[in-house]
Amino acid sequence: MKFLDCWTCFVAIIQARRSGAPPIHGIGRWSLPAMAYHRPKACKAARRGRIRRIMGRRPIDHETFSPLMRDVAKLADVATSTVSRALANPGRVNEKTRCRIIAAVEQLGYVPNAAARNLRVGTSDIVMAVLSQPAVANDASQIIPEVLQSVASTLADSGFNLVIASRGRSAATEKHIPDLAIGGIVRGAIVLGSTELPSYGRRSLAGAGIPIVSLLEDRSAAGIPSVVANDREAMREAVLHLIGLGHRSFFYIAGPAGNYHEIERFAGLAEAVSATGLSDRAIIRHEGARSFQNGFQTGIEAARVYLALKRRPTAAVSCWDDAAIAFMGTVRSQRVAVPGGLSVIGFDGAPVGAFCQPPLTTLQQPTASLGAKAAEILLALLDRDAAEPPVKTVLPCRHLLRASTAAPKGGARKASKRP
Amino acid sequence: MKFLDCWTCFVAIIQARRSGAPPIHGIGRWSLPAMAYHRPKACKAARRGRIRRIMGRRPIDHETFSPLMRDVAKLADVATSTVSRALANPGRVNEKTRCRIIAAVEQLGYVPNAAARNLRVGTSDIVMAVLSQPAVANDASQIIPEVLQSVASTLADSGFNLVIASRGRSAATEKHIPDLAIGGIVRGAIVLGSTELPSYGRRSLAGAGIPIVSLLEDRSAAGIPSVVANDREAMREAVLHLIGLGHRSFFYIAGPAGNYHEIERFAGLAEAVSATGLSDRAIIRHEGARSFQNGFQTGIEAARVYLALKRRPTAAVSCWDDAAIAFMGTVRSQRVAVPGGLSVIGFDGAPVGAFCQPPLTTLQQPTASLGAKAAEILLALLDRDAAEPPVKTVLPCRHLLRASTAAPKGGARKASKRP
DNA sequence: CTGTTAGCGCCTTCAA
DNA sequence: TTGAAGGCGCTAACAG
Repeated sequence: MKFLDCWTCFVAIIQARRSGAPPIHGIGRWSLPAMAYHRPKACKAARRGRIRRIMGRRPIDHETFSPLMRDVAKLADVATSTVSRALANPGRVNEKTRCRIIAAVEQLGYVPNAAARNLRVGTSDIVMAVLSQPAVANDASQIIPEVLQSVASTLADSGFNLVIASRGRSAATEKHIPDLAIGGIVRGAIVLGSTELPSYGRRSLAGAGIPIVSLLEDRSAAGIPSVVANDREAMREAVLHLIGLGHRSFFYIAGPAGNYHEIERFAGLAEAVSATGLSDRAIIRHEGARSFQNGFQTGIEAARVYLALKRRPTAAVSCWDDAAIAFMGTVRSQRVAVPGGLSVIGFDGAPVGAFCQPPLTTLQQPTASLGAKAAEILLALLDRDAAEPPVKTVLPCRHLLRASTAAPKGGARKASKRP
Repeated sequence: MKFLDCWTCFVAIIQARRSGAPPIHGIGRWSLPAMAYHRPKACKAARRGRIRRIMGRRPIDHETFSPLMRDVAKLADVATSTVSRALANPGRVNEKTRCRIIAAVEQLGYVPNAAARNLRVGTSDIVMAVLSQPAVANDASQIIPEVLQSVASTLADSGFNLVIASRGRSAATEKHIPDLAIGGIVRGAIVLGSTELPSYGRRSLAGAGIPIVSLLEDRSAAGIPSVVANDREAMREAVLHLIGLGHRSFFYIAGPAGNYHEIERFAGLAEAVSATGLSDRAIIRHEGARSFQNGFQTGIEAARVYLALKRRPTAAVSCWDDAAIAFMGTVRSQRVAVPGGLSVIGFDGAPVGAFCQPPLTTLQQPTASLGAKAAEILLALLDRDAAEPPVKTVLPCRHLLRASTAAPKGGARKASKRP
């Protein structure tokens, strides 16, 4: 018999009551392992005479019926509090009792009701990831999903779950985010990429009193622990390498104005240029990107601008790979030799870069470690026993030196060679 | 004054008690809008003499202190149930009362405690997305993040949240997934891509009694509503188009063996070939991919195999874009003209395809609609009033006809031209 | 239309 | 070491 219909349940409940068994908890006459008794909820409803209601409900499916802690307690012949203890602090329960309880848990397939637990202890084990507007697809585009994946895995290993809060199309969605935090659903938050912290009216994420970690963007100045890649240093080193090869003029394809990565990466370029004693005018800046998405479009436009230049720089530095790839493709189709006439370098480490013609030199973001580190820091913030985590963690990008960069044809002027 | 320290609170609590105010709820003498009373939790603790405990706790921060429904009720001078009703069924409350309540809610910045609500009503508004092993990065690689994004947005518009359950590295993570479902945390699940439904011991996702929607893979045979792209038809049409151009032999770059998309897409190719009366031998199948990840590697290997063929097919059909791109790049570097000597077609619609040399003809998956549709169906399943959703929803891919396909140079034999 | 009341399932304190 | 009891914040049935 797979289903116990509700009428059977009700009859049994009534019988149990007539025979003087305690009416609410533990009907007492039922075979517990068969889960052949209804929940007290229904008992009570029945007692109140709302019989039709119960009968009208779906029959109880043995497959999906989930036992309660008191079922376990009854089967193991202990009190619920003992079961609770056995599961939470196994050390404080008699070994033999504990074994009985564990056996009962296994037999019934008991899983604690998380909602009740959350209510009781006042916290949850859910962590929120806040993504910026066109979310997964925007911002540092390719890498967001990988980072997210890494965050989710790390959290899962510690028993936490990750909910994705995309910043919404509508104000309602926007309101959602602080509400999640304030409503006690969420225990901590990881904010990805360049967004203002969500707020709605007088509720704000920052004011929700939950730990926040910033990922990919440095918010350590605001006191928010941040995990970032070393965008600036990586770019500086890469450009210094180009300068070492003999390049003296640069075409920079800028990302969306005001974006954190754009600012940092350009700063890296500028620092390298000025550190070598070159004038600012060694850099020609191409603006126009509105987002990191559609980088290919930006790359094509940049190529058009580049091709129209009277004195073309010998190196193109792109804020992100997509633009670099499209740029490179376009200028090559106009008979610009890469890397002979023009070196190109991107940023992000998109896998496709290795399969361009020529393979694209780029700076690979440490996606997995970024995500894992941010998750670890959040976990540390949630664990009151853990040490205070660092307010700023910088992880290095990897310089993937490929065939799109070389010494300029015109002649590598003598310059201190850099490794 | 920004902080109210706990001592102040405690004193006030005691005073309130001495003056005969009800000791538990609603201290009564406090200025509510100032939130200058502690929660009953603390009152009780104080009453029980655990004074030191309270004092030892963090002071109450006005910024993060969240008021309860009874605070709102008190401020609006109604009962909590009325507040509850006003927020849930506004129609069943007097207009004037409702306004007072709303005002109080605004004034206090009240946000309902979701954990308590979940416990009480027995459900939550969280939906789970189950991803296959290397999750976001694997499977139909590029498109998973976009699909997920679309799912999340659609759910958010209906007030649902999305938690990401990556299938774990460890058994513990695996166990996690059914537990989430059974533990009442999750109200429904969307399973993405090709995975077995998670299970652990006698707990399984399928047996958790929550609605499940399958996305990207057709599980309608198992009674699970599925949302899929028309992989097979799209591929068939595309190949028929190639045949219409005059191609008679095909090199197929297969995806991971046994994968749903691989099977469907190859079937589409085979159907088109046999429908035109060509022999099976018109297809040369290149196997070897272990996952969709590292498609570039697969493409390169496939190219090597292709180049070694004595009689080279005039068209290459790839199961996914990455492999097609790497394949095309490699054969071109060996002086194979594309599309002159060889037409290449991919699958997925990766944006980078438009910027290859030559731009790659491909079949674009309707990522946004796939995600949105799956979310809608899940929402319908969760809404008992909604109509039974279709068990299988097929969304069409878009044929992006670009420069990598053309009539074979050898001569387009007469064939019924297809549009 | 509104107030009273009784739990949702679990954890935790207190007493035995 | 164990059991009994009470309440976390909210909702919904029921009675005015």
